[in-house]
Amino acid sequence: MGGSEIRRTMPLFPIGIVMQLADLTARQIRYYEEHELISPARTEGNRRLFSLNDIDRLLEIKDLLEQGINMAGIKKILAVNHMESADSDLVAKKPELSDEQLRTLLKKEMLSPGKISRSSLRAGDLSRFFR
Amino acid sequence: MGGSEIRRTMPLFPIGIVMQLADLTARQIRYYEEHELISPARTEGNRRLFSLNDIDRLLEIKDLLEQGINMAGIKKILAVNHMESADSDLVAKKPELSDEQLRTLLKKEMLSPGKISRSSLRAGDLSRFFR
DNA sequence: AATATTATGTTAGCTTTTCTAACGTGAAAT
DNA sequence: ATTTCACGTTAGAAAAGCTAACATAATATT
Repeated sequence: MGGSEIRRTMPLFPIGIVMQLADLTARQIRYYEEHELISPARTEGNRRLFSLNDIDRLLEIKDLLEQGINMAGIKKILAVNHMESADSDLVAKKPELSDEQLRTLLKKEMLSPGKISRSSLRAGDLSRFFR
Repeated sequence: MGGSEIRRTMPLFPIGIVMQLADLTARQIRYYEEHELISPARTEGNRRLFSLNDIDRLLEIKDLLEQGINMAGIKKILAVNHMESADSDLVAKKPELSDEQLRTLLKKEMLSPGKISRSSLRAGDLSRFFR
């Protein structure tokens, strides 16, 4: 739970979509969870909900597997990756915004439809899937 | 369908998530679809799948409704909005990437986990929900 | 070589989520 | 006084996801 890494952790995607985005079977995804390589959120009804971070991890896992590394190895590697990106905060720690605040912000910017302010946005790996 | 407006049109979100993101009931969302204010994609099994653009539109609809405008009015307004952002392409028309190409690209960048290249990314309204 | 482990596939039975269709409703317009 | 509008609510069906269990081809171990 560091810095501005907030929104990429928002649980949004059901497993069906994740299967497509990561090109993995449901079985594989659940297996990686069994081995604690990912920990997707759950709905009230116990359905998995994945965040962008989760999907990133799945892509990493997939890649590492293709390189012949096994669960144990991948777990170590991903742990290290986590370390690295954790407290190396040179980044300003922005205050966390509530959903409501976000929505009101959105509404304001939305009424001028065409010019979209490039404000305080940083983009990462998977965001590439959007836009 | 112009320019680089490609990925924002990717059908990703089930209605349950959209309800949360846009703070709307399922009934409302379906009602707006009945009135052709949105046209979300469908899965093989006929479940709605919303894109980021769809969610943007829903937020616009919500806002316009709160301003006392009715379906007919909103339809007109959204039509205009579409016009504006349509062929005013000063933006370079990048070649469309396939999912496979995207994934391979991702994999390559992913192996250096820390430095994320800020390459050719532009961000819009709802992307704010992520990151 | 025989056996065990890994990373999946497959199937079954069950629960959650979403779907359409229909009827109900308060506020506003006519 | 009635319609119309923008929803709420409910019912019944179907899709999508869940866990648990057994099956299996490769690979590793003994």
